Amino acid sequence: METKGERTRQLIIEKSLQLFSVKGYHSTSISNILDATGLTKGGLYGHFESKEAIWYAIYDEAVRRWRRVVFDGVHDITDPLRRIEKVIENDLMNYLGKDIFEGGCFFLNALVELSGQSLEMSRHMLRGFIGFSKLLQQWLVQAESQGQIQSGLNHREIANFIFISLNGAAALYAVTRDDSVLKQTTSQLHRYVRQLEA
Amino acid sequence: METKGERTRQLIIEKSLQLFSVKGYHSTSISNILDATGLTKGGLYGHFESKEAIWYAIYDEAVRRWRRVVFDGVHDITDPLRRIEKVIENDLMNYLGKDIFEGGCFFLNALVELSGQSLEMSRHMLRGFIGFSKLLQQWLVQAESQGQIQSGLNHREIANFIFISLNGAAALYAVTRDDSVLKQTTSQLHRYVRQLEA
DNA sequence: GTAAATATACCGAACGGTATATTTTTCTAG
DNA sequence: CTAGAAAAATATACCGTTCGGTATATTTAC
Repeated sequence: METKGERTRQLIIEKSLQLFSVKGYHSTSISNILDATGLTKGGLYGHFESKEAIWYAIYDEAVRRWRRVVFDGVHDITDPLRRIEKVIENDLMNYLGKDIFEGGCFFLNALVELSGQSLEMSRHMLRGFIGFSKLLQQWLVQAESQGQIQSGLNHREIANFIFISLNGAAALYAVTRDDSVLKQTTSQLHRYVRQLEA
Repeated sequence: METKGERTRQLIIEKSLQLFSVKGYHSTSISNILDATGLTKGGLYGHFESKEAIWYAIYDEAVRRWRRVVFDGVHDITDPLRRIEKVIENDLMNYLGKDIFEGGCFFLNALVELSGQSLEMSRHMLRGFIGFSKLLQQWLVQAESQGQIQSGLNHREIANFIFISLNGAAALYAVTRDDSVLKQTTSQLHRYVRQLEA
């Protein structure tokens, strides 16, 4: 059975994730978290030893949620190029567009804020990004070996470019809150992917 | 002749621009600015009424510097499509790559940090972004009327996509500090632009 | 000499974090 | 099924530091 402490820990993660998403890491105070959870300092520091520890727990949870949305229905698709297109669409329309995190993309926000501040935290995120890019690269290799795309393409470059565009869209969407940004980017990235075909 | 006060004001802008670029708005304290400039509070608040006022002054200065780099050599180019390519290259290789601002792209950093915080400040930046996108759109219209690109293309969508990719590259470059990110994005965006041609 | 520029000292509030007290759960023994 | 001890969870009070900002005194430039 789920113990009381575990439930509280989840509550802290849940509320902090919202706060960090909207306000960012530094501008979210421990007091904000206490207000949101209804806890006091004792209750919070019993579960996490520091604000940074909360962030790392939140990061893991955010990754889990992102994965759930972005890879939804992807494993059923055998065609590697269609997989890529599905991931793009999921990320833009179902992850960003459905406001999984209130303040836009948790990862982009955290990356930009922390890249000039905490080497450790930004490297932690970078590892995740590289992993995603590598997955896209694998699918591109597969697509090439099936003669689906032109041969001799730079897969790393293409994967990074897709990743970059997704993040750029997240930045612009965060400030505009305009769905057409997501639709346009989906459309343009599909155009880009199609143009890789043999 | 330049008065002492004006020189100090410039010094404040210069040093604050560096600090805001690297640490962001909220994490840069007035004390940081005082240390960097060698001033005391009296000296600083004599020139700016608040931290926010400093930011707005800095934003203007940042725009000036960005323009100087990004539009360098552009007005000599008559071909609209080549103009776009030149701007892309300038932004990636000469603006981002030359570390005009220490912490990466001042605008992206500020946008992401402030989009969840200050509606006023983020709208201020958004206006600038839209202006840039509109300029690209103009050149696309021109390119179309010259029969240089396919007709019937969505110019706003294309301009936004280029803008988005430039910002995404800024985000990834900020954390990786890897020049190849810039080179790859340049290469991929050129590929993208070329594919618009008639 | 006078005005602009800068320094000093201070404000209340908020920051992250800790040590300790108190309350709830949880588990065990009868 | 329950009493009660042990342990887990949470509350309270406090720490030193820093925050942005202001009022006033002093210095420097013109």
